[in-house]
Amino acid sequence: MLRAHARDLSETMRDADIEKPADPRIARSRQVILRAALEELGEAGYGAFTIESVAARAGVGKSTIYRHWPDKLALVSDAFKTLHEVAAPDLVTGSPRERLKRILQHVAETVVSSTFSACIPALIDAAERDRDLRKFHHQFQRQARKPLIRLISDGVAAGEFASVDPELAALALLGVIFFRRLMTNAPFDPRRIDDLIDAVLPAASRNARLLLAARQP
Amino acid sequence: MLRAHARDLSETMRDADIEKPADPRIARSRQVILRAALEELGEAGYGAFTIESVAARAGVGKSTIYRHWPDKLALVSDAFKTLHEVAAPDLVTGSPRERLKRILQHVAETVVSSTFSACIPALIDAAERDRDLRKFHHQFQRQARKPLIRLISDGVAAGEFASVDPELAALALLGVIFFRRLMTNAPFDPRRIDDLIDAVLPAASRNARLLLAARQP
DNA sequence: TGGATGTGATACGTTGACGTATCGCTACGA
DNA sequence: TCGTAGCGATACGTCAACGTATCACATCCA
Repeated sequence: MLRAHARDLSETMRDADIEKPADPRIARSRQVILRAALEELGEAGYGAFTIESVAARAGVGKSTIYRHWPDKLALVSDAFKTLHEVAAPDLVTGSPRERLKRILQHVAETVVSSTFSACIPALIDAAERDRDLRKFHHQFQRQARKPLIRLISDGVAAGEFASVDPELAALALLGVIFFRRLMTNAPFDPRRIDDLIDAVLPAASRNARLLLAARQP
Repeated sequence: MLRAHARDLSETMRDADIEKPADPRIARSRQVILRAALEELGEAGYGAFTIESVAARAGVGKSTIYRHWPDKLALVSDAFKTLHEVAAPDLVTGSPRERLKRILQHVAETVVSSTFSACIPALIDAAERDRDLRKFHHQFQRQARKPLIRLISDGVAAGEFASVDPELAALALLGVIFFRRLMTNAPFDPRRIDDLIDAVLPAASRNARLLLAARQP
């Protein structure tokens, strides 16, 4: 028998430590269903999402889905959570500017393709309708912005960027990428990240260069 | 009898010039239905939008809606179109910076409240699913950005803003406002427009001031 | 190998929304 | 004032998806 539904956290907690070696069929089902669910969310959106389409796409009986999730919302919720398990780029090596470029390039590339991109509108819509999903969405976004804000702070402190409000700058950088994806017919080209950084975070050295130039008669 | 459905443009074209004085009940019905439709789109979203809810909210018979629009999509489409008929702020008086501030403040205020704001997620979602709506959405966004881009160009040419790609700057300014609305739990505060402009479009005079300061020994 | 258990298929009752049709009622304007 | 035409209410058939139940079969692991 199955242990419990994904949402019954409090019930599963108690025997979580008694880790029985689980039937591999369970993990396999969950994985293939979650994957199909994300693809459906990307194509159909949150509103038109149906359990039956997911079952068909996953090549799985409808009953199997209901065995693992109590209802539609639980599945959608879980699917969005797995969506966010993405690999982060290297944030240690190089100057703040180099690290910033790497992180933004990663974001831009994620947004031009992949399941993630297709799900953005669905996630926004879902967050607007369901209280829990909204909380999760905003919370996650907040966490995702943190390293970026930190990076900008470091860059400003190190004198590499002109002085700005790091949070505002982070919003502007991400805003451009997402705004283009959602409001225009062409997403932001990852190869133009340098231009983006230059526009929003002009190098402090630019002023320095001007100062220098001004000293020459 | 009603002339024709909203979508049958080609059919209505021919007798459009024979302008009969229309029954005022028609205009009244259309108006109250479109208004209710927008409210529904804001609350329920594109996916969960139903004709019956609109009828109930508008205090109108379901049949009346079908008398004016052939189906759901036509109504949604028309509703989004009326959504965009908003008053533009004064774009003539004052310096580029002042005009820019006025336009962005208008955008930010529109986004913090009003039916428009509630419909953004629905519109994004709808644009993702329906080809015609997507075309309309992108086309409209493009038009809406034009005056902003023009304004920035003028400001740069006049030496009021530091040299930037006007299109990129416009994306950054609008991006911040929309990104905050869609990805965080608090929209952008219209009172912080000055900070926003300073961050994305630093005044050329700042460099000028630095240059000036550098000339002093 | 054999019992336990997850699985796919399928059928089922229920609900909610679509879009159509009908029918008196009422507001319009000639 | 009178016929026309839009209006609301309501009932209808259809369909798609929900979530449940059942059952033979396949897979696991003891």
